[in-house]
Amino acid sequence: MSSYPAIYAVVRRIPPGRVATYGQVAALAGVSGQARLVGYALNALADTSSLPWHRVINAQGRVSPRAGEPGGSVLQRIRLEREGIEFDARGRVSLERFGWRPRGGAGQRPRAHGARRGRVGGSSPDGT
DNA sequence: CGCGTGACTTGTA
DNA sequence: TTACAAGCCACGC
Repeated sequence: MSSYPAIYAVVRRIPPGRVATYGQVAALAGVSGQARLVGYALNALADTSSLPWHRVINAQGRVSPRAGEPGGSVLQRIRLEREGIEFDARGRVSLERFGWRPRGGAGQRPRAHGARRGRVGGSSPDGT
């Protein structure tokens, strides 16, 4: 059973000009704590998909080097820049400004399928 | 069903 | 700031 569909759904919800972290997507997809699964899903998705996978970056605000596709991170950065996202001199994105802040309300899916240690960290400084 | 791997995360050095 | 270690869980063999 693959949680990919849920992940794809979340990624698809990421609005343009915004980026979400693997952990965030994982949480929204209902697999909180398994950021790896997100990357795994995206990898399985391949670049042929129409999903904005390029809007998914790691918690450090950096573009993770993909597996099997050297240079892919560069393509991702280019796509993000095209979306209007600015990169830092070190090639990092300011999650504080471009980080996607989903509006709880309706579209959210707090499906805690286990709720491991609540070490969320607190990366949701609403600012829109 | 067991083992290894992985587009990750967080804490510590 | 970078580097290393431990943890979590699904997928492929």
